Amino acid sequence: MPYDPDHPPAKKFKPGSVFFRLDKQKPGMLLPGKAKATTPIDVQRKQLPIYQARAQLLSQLRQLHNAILIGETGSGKTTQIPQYLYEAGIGRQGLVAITQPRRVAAISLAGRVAEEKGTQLGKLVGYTVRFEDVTSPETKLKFMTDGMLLREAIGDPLLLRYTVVVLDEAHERTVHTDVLFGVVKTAQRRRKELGKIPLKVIVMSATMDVDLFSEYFNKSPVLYLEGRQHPIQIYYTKQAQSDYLQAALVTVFQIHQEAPPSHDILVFMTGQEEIEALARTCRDIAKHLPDNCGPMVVVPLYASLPPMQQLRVFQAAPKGCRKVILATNIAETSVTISGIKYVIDTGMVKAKRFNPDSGLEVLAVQRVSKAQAWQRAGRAGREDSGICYRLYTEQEFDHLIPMTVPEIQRCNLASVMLQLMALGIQDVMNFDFMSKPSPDAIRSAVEHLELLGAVERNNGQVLLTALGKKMSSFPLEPRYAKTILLSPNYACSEEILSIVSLLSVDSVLYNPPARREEVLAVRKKFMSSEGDHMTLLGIYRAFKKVSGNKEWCRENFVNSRNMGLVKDVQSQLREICFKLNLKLESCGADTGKVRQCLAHGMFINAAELQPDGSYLALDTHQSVAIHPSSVLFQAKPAYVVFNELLHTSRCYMRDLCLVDADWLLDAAPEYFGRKLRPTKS
DNA sequence: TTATTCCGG
Repeated sequence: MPYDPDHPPAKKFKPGSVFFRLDKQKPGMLLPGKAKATTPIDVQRKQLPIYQARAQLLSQLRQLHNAILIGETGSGKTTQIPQYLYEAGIGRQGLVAITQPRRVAAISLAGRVAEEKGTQLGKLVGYTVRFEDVTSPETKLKFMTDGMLLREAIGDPLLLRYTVVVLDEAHERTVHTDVLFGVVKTAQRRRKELGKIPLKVIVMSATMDVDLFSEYFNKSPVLYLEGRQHPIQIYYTKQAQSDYLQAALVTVFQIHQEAPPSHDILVFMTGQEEIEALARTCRDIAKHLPDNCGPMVVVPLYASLPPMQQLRVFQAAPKGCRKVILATNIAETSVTISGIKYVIDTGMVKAKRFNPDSGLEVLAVQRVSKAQAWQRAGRAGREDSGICYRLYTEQEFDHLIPMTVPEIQRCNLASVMLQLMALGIQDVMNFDFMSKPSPDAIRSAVEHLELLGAVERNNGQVLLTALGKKMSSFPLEPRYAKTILLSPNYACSEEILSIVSLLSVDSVLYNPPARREEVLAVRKKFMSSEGDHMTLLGIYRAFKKVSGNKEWCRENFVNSRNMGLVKDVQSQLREICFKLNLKLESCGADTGKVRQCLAHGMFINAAELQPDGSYLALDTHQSVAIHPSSVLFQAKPAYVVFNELLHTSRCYMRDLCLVDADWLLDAAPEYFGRKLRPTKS
């Protein structure tokens, strides 16, 4: 194993954080070798590791109905397999779908493959993601998000347009991929029973979970692909660290003192606040370093950062200056930065868990899984050998869980269950998941849908109602879909469409912590005493009035990209409303109508002010508090509905709307029964 | 007394 003796950064480490060297490698840690731009494309394709296996792969894939394909990034599997299939005439009677967990991946892969085939994107090779369909009747190779294929399945559960479905990045185990596993398996079986053209399913993954995948898909064969790899040196701390932030700080400057300045550092941390704080400390210290130390540029990276600032991670630091990137797990998969030589892994991540009993989502810092730790390490040296410092001991590493718990076991299942029923799955309670969610989680999701009127029970069977069928046609959380469907009754569908769109994208409000006072001052003019929904609606209207002026957005701390998305979502929802013959109208100044509609649609998320000034969630009888980001934070309304409950430092309601107790009672008289106090109005 | 990991339709 090559080891560069020129900079052994572990040696001079401060007491308490001494690393030792370890020659342990992730089995098959592979990295892409960039082909030279001048090399003709067909030559480039033949240089990929997978090319050696082409003939063998094709003879296998021709026969098999299911295959698990294991190979790391750089093997070329995602771009080549679809082309090999096409070139060999496999599945020519229909389309080949290749799914990706992320939009950008689907789009850029389609672009790359179209280029390799020398065709215009959207002809032979196309892609489909939300808001964008770049395909035509000629399209045979279709890249798409997994969520998009799932949407299509609602209209065509047997996926009859497709002869091959390739589920890529399966190891990420997104909810959508996990549901698709069951959908394609069912489609495969049903097509066989009905004598239709068979459906081939190819699951592609980066190591891990191999047995689970194979077992699930009828003991399907596993094909291994070699890739290119650069060695990554792993260091562990000698002793457990009580303060991973302090350890990260020390490690950054340890490397900074010893490594050539062109070697960039990527630090994995848990969240915005932590990142901004460490960034400040690093910059302060960097100012007072001895002369033999070069300068340092510190770049934060997290999802809520405005796009312009996110781009800074791709800019090379000036010559002689080191780039240090402080990132959340966004840098594990979504953002790939070249030139990283060092990774520092705090071993921690912020993640959401869901408690079906309380209906509570808990957002908490926790340890990463082994798979995640390897993923982070792999970000060092994508072009060359790299080094990864783990701020924990090897013993601690050994005790990490092997795999991140699949999202399907950590989330609210209401929309998943609704989708399964819309797909015509008979027995949703016993759906064939690869990793089953807890029966409690499934039961609580079905109960939620029952309260919304989306499903009803008949002889122990759970059936989709006509309302539920309509709800499933919206790409929304069931309660939002329900609220839209109720809105014509309150003559405020235009307002509700805007509000639901605003709530279903990432926050349109930009809150840089450093400019807190300014933000508060600017927000004041939009604050509505009726709550956050009406406040957001007001901001959206103001945004439209200035036609999305960027300058206006900056002055008002509004995230213009997310605002743009709101418009896209709204027009998509509007189209669905047209198809459902829903009356679209505005209630004008009568905003009470909007709140009444929200109360009706969101009655499950209601809370009541208690005599001691705290709030009680009426559904679960949890004690909850108003989130400080709410415009109602200082107010004490008697009744509110809220969008979500999130447990961070306390159990907070986020995005609140002031409502009357009567409205809640009207919405669900039997549900509330005596839950409510005598009304005041 | 006061705070939002990350995707996706």
